[in-house]
Amino acid sequence: MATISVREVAAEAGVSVGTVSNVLNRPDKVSAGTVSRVQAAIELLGFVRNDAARQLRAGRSRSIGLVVLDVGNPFFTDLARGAEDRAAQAGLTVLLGNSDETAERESAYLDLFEEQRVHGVLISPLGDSGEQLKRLRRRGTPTVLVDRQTEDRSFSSVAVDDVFGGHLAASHLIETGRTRLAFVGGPHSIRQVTDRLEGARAAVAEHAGVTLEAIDTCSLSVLEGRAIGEALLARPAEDRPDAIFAANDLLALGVLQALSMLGDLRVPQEIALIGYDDIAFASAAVVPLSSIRQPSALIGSTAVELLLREADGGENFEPEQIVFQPELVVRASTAARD
Amino acid sequence: MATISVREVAAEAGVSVGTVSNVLNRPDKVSAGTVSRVQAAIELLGFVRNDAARQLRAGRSRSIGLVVLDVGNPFFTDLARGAEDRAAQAGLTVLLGNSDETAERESAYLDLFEEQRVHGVLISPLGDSGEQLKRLRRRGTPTVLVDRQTEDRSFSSVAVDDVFGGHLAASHLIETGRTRLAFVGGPHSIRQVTDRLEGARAAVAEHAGVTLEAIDTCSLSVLEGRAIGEALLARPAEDRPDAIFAANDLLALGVLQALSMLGDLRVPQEIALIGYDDIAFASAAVVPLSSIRQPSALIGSTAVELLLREADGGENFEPEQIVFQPELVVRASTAARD
DNA sequence: ATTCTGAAATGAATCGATTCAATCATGACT
DNA sequence: AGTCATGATTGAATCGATTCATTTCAGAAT
Repeated sequence: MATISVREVAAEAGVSVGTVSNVLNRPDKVSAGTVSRVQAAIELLGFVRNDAARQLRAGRSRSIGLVVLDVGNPFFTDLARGAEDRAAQAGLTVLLGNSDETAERESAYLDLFEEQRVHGVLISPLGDSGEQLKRLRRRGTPTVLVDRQTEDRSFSSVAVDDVFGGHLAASHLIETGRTRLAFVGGPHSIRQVTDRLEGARAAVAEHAGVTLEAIDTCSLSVLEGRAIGEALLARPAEDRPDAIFAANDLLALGVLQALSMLGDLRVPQEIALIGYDDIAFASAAVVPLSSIRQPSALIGSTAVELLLREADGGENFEPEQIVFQPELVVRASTAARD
Repeated sequence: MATISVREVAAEAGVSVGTVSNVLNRPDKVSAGTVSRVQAAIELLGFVRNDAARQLRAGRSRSIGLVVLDVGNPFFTDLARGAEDRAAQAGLTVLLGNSDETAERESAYLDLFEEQRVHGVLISPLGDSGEQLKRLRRRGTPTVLVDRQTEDRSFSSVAVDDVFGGHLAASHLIETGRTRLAFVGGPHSIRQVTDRLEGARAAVAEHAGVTLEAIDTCSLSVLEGRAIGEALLARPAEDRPDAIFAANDLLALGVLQALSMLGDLRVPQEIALIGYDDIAFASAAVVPLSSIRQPSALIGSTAVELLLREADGGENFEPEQIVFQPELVVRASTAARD
């Protein structure tokens, strides 16, 4: 199977390789007759552009890399979709990388994207991956942080105020009469987790007689949530919290599964439950789940927007930090006790 | 920002470009001293391999393309994860493309992957995208169909017996005493949908007095399911089915949302409901959802396995069709009426 | 008839990593 | 001392699309 390059096409059409390239990229610069002759040759030979060669010449690829914490989390697939749509408008493709909340995989994807000379990187970083990210952009790859506020003003970022979101969630639980709150989430290397916890702590501090227990998890998955739920059931009733704020909806749904299937700890009567992200499945849960909604698709598209701005900006580019406000969505899982 | 290539590294380390390449790819062929000198130079200059140049020389990229019907569907993200894991073992990356159940996007991704000279393509095709796929593989890109049985023996494929799955679901509904079934799903251009419907029809035909109504949808999403649920609520009670088999869990959860939130049609008392895929959220639903389970991650990893076999196979390669059997998972949503 | 203009087409040079035949160096062995 | 084998290193050629300075040519203007 001989591989067909512009050279073969040029020979077949009786023109030079430069002309073939022009037909491909600026057909208006080529006379109509030539265009159709070249196109016929392309059709006949089944020529397919070699993207590697294009990229090599161009210096940059036509895709942008997106590293998320968990592709299994609908919040991130929604975000990715928003990014994809915006990128498509600019003729770019999104490569989706899943760090799975581990530093090694995150780092591996960044290396991969840098080798691919991507147009830019969007990343929801684990911890303070600061050093690697700084190096990446210093070497010329535009980088935007998503779903993450940053003290480092040199990066553009699109985030949601997680401290505020945490405050919102905890305040809501307190207002519905709960006093012994528990925050379920982890690992603490994930900034979103610590921010949400911080917000919750602040809300608790504002009310006398309200306590907050922090229950650590090693990941933010349904499975992990189920384990926590089982652990709660195993406790003597008087040691149990009367409200749970889970760091995301997957955890919350896991906890809910455990409570409703294995035990008889009723939600919201005996224990209230609120999640975070407001994924599509939250409202269809055993007990429809209260949650903190984030504009996921908008975060993704805005991040691409900032990335393009940085890529085009040149010298006089100013990083921007955009922060959206989260929103409380109340459903049955945090209904007042009666 | 001068770009650093092997040439600069070679100059800095005082060796030839060939040696730098050897350090990168076969360090055992190079003396220890040279290796460390070159590595020091790489470190110092911040050299990053240009993947486009590698690929151009190699002729093939080191990633495989995966086109799925819907990234928002956990079934496909699970499948993708299985594929990723297996691919990683072989040193390959998976590029995830989302056809969103539209022929244009599917076709665009296939073109893109071909231009990228991917190692191979895994695709969950919409309809009989036959022509384009045949051309793709004829030109040398190994292609494996996933989640899809095919009459065309020239392709390798990994599938689950959807006809059997449909039969399983409908039989179960009938066995629990339901007689007026409805199948919710669409569009019919998606083969999985028609196969599941066919299986259900067969099961119904085996029992006298049982009817099956087909309710078409334009996509397989939660939103669409909710719309169908609302339409059902609007019907007079005597026109309603007493059991619903939804073509996938997203649809089923949508129907469930509508029924439980907007109306008072109780599941499973007045209407039974079963989905397909058994995604993680199914068991956490308002009414835990019965479903047909498919080994999603296994499908993904097996598909990569076949792909690699085809890529290495050369002339004497024989396509393989692997078919897994789905499994019925019974939960509350199809409990017997009492 | 001559010059000029603009459009169209040309093709060598380029991007950067890899490959492989050729060269070089070292030490072992006769 | 001379021959050989082994291992290390070299560097020109290659992959394929794009670019751009240059050439070609038809027609307009003088």
